[in-house]
Amino acid sequence: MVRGLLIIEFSRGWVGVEVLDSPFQINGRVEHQIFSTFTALGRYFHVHVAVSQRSNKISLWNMEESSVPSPEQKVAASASGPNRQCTETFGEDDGDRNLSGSEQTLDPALLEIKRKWELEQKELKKKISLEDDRNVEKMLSNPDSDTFYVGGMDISFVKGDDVNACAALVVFSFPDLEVVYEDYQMIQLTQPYIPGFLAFREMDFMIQLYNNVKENNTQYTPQVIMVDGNGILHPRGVGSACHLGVLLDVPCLGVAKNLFFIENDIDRNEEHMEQIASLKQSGDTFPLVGSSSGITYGKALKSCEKATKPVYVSPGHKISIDSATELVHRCSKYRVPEPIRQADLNSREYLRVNFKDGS
DNA sequence: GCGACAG
DNA sequence: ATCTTGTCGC
Repeated sequence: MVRGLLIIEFSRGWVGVEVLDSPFQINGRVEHQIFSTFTALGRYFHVHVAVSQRSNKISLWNMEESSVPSPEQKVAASASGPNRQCTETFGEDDGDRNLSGSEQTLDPALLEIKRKWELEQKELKKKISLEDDRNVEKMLSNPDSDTFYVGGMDISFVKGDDVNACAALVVFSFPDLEVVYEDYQMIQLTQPYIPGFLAFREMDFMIQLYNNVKENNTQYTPQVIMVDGNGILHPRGVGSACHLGVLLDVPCLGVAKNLFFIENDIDRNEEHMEQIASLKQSGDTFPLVGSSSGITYGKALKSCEKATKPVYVSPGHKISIDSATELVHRCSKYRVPEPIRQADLNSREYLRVNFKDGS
């Protein structure tokens, strides 16, 4: 029997609840499901929480007030109510619960890093080329006289673990779209995620993945790489696809599943929503033009018939906006183009199978 | 000042 | 980025 302490925040402070559990299965993993009732502020509350063994966290699935002091322990009692997904550490009291609500105080050391990184990006920007590499021209124009290779990269994370992750490279032949090469590496992250500086967190590992193919399976070295994120669609015009492209001197493009806001320039405003609504069929696009700068950053693309939300394509290096968009479209069986989609799915599976709280 | 902010 | 379940529709 496991006991734990559930901390629920009320406007007036914190309330602790002692809970008992019962094991159950989710996706093959043993988890714990907990029902409990407690009183606070003179009222009764029923809570339904889950415990993840791997991350050692509990998450609140559902909580409702009741006039009855005894809970009804129905399985799957959490339908579609306002599921507050707050999580807290489960188990021994480690003393330091950093629960201060808004502790996003700007760290001066962080500001220093940002300044340094901005300078690096400024230098990198000078080297970006938005013209098609010869191989890009060939692969998009040649019917199927030759086989080319497109690589997709992605990194998957372990929930509740800010260090361990899995970096993936999956290479597809083009235009027939068959997997010809894949590589998954457990990695340890050292840098934080800061919007606008994603490359500094992930790029070293992607460079390593590229070097691996090039050295060990040269024949499958991709002529173009697709990155999960943005190319020039970025506040300083230097998204992670630009970093990778310039550092490797290889054609690179970014595919983002969400629009990256650029202050006073790119916004998810009403006009944008109308433009999305105007995308009719697979292959339809509209340009992403900065409202104040006039810069064309890339294109929003309806990548397949079923996709309701577009994908945001922008060149990183050695490829034009139009070619990047066409290539993404021709690689899309679903909303996310196959190279990135496979890298995403497979790296997640890799973590699930090979990573058990260590090793 | 606050909120918004690729992965 | 990460977690879950249920439901709808082709």
